[in-house]
Amino acid sequence: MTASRPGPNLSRIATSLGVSVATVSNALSGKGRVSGQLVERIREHAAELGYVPSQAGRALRTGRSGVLGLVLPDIANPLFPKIAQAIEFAASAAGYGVLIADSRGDVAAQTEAINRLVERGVDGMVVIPRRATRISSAACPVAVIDTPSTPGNTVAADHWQGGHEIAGHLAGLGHRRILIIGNNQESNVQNDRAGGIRSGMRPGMHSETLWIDRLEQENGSGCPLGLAEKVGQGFTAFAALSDLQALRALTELQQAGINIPTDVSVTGFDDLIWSPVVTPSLTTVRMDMDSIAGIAVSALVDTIRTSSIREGVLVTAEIERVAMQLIVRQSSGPANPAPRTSEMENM
Amino acid sequence: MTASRPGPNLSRIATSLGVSVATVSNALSGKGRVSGQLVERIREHAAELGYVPSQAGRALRTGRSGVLGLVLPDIANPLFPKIAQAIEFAASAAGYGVLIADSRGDVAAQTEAINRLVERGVDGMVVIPRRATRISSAACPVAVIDTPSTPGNTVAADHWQGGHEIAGHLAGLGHRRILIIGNNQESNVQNDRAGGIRSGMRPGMHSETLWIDRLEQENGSGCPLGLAEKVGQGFTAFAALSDLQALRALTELQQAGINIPTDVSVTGFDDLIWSPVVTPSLTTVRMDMDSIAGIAVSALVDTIRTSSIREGVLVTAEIERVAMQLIVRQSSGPANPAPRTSEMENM
DNA sequence: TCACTCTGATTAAACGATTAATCAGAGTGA
DNA sequence: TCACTCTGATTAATCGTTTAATCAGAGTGA
Repeated sequence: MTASRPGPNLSRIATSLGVSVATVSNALSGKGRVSGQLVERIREHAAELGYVPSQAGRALRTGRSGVLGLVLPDIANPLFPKIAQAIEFAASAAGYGVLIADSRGDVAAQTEAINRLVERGVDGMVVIPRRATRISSAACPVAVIDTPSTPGNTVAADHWQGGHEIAGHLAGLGHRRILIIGNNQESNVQNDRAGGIRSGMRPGMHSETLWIDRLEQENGSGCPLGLAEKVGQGFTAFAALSDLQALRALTELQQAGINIPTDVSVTGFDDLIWSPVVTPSLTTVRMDMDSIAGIAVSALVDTIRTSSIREGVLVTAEIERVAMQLIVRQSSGPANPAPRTSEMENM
Repeated sequence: MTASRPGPNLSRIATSLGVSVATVSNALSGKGRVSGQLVERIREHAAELGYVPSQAGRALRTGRSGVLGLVLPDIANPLFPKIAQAIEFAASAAGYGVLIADSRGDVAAQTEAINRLVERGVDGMVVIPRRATRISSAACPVAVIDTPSTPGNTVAADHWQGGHEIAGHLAGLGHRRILIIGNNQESNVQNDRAGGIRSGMRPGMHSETLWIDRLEQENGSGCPLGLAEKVGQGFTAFAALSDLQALRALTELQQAGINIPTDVSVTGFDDLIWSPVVTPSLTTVRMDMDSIAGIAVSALVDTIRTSSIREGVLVTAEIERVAMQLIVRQSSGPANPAPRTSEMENM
């Protein structure tokens, strides 16, 4: 019944060359003392046979699986494709595989997902939390990608600076009244972005913040945001804390007959898939997910390599904030000097 | 140097209870012959110690890793979150982990990604190809999620029927001239959807198909689609083959001052994250990704269990098409009896 | 009583890689 | 010549689980 793998193993190479298994292992890993010529011969023959080391055998002996876990508690996060790609790329460059564990939003399910990963023997994990969650329970090194201002964060985009960029851009276009639109008041990321925007405003500028989660608690999910009314109140710029909210604002304004960017400007965050293709295309701020993933994974891998025994540590990296990049497109333009009067102004 | 895992293993349980390792193994797996009371005692003690079987040990012995691979060649596919969630959920319900391998679109990189998965010892993989790709090379069972009309497909949403639903919906609203908007003429999925729409039209109805990939090849990426002109030509419904294209159409039309759904209707496919929150919310067709993933994974797992030796087979399932569900929202409405004359009509 | 079956357990051999310990032999210096 | 080192290899144990083979003992029927 023992279903042996199809490929050759160390002992096959060894007997085939008339040497011992240990020598083959040493030759391939370059660790023990093997003569140069023999190393050459063994490597050649291994390549010829298409030898692939058994992860299972190696894992059993070394106690390392060569696999990292990726946990995304944030259900259906639209950044997921980019994140997963970046992490997988960085991990596979470091010789690791990536095991995913999506926990469908639930906090209990999240710990359960983390446990599943640990049971599968991951050597470490990358966690991207919505809110700062207790990760310390995990029995392996953990790298957290959240926001630089959150304690326990390993590396993240500098959301605060991203907000600064947006504010500077809008200020430069002459905007004075900015409506910040977020959808989750608990989110560290969104609060940092909003704080960055506020701190980047110049004297004389004014901002208000609209939290969609609050609004929807009162008026139901998918309710209108009442942005036309805000235009009537003199807001000329709508700075959403994510492209999803930017899109929501953009379409609601357009539907109300307000032109973008002629009448008002709309900006977002994250440069999500639709940002370049909507009309007008979205001015937004992009995070360098490749750099972030690279830093997180290499810090994680370093910790794994140095920590002799599997333990639950929060990984730290030398660089813990990565600058965001402003992408100016068509949804932002000069502030309309004479903001038009909305028919809803009397409300 | 041998970093032993922290948790207890079979032999610890065995010595602690004064029985043999084999008995413990048999008791926990329920396989050999162990007396009821002893099974009870062993299970109890194992639970008490928090015993977790070592995947590495098991994998080495059985030749099965308990891990499935998930391959998504389609770069940054916005369906990725749903797909990954559904697959991971189905897999973990069947006791499997999910290793991801995104190949960043490149075909060569895709085979390389598949090889990485095989080298990591996955027992099988789920592949979601953009175009039908040669998967037969893989050295393990493969389940393909593409479209029912594609040879080699294991299970997929019935994109043709989805198109039918859209056509029926629009016909019922009185639309007679439909513009189908796709972005990839090579895609099996999009061709099925378009075919379904056409076949679902009633006598007297007319359709044209706009392929964005072609248009962009001539006019550059992100170019306008010229939809206002199409409105002038009497088209009252724009049926996009994906919500991303629907969004592009929706915003372009809104920007041109055309009201949706009063003037024209717009529909999409896939019920992506933004569909419910844009204004007007998108009428679309949803695929039951949970069912599809469940069928794919269980077919895959069945094949893995029955095939004694690891081989490269294309998995087949009993149900190979899953109905799509029409979601009527606000972007579709009665056809405007007197289509307004666009200022671009003279073009 | 003997041969036989059945039950409930144990023994021991894998799976494939890593690695500490060992060893044969050559070279070296006193 | 003897003791010692160094090189290049081998031996053998180990990681934790599964499972075929074995075994002791009890029960059974002739």
